[in-house]
Amino acid sequence: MRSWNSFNYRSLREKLLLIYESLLSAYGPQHWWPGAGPFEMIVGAILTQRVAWSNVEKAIASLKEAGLMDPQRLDEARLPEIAALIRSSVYYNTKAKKLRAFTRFLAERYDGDLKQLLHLDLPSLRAELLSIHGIGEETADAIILYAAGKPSFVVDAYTKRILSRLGLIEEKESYRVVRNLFMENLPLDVSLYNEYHALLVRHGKARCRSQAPLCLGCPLEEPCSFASRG
DNA sequence: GCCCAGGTGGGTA
DNA sequence: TACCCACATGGG
Repeated sequence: MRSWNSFNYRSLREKLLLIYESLLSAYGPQHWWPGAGPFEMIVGAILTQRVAWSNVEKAIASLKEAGLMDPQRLDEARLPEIAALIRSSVYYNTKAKKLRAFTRFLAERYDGDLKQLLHLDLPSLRAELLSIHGIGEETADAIILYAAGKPSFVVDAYTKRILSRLGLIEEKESYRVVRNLFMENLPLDVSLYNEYHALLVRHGKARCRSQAPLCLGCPLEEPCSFASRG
């Protein structure tokens, strides 16, 4: 295990690896999206936008129960029906349209064949996903990483908050810059990106809520690692 | 009753 | 580019 000693003098790569190792040591593997197929992961990635995962679980269960966890069936379902099923995911009307936008895109451009889409090379897949209404950078990268199994780092609000408190980025740094920070300093490794993102969310939920300065001094002012404290 | 959770798109200046 | 707003449930 690397040490937090002289954190400021370490290379970016060492800093990022140290943060990762500390999080993994504190929380253990997060096992995100175990057992879910690619389509369910994509649905989950859209439904979880700006919402706690607990809200999404019910929505996914409802879609499954209604037999709609399938690109073609979901594409044929009526929007009000979809909205009613995903009600717990908060912005249900908006998200029903987003799900429909994805299934329409898949039907029209890939004949409904999800495998074909996910087999595109990473830059092409990312560009395709970003062209779909309702899929922004974070959702696109989550789909690429968790559904397609390709190394695209997922940046979210927690990632920015934690990195800015560690002094690695400005608080309002752009998505692109933060993503590049990880991808240019860490190996292009799907398992690493998968776990790293999940751990940042785990840590963010536990300790970086709103403006609470819980992480501010954590690794920089005391050798506490990321383990729970007070 | 209040706050906020794994964003995105559209509008305005 | 940079900001503001709508979206609109459920758990603590």
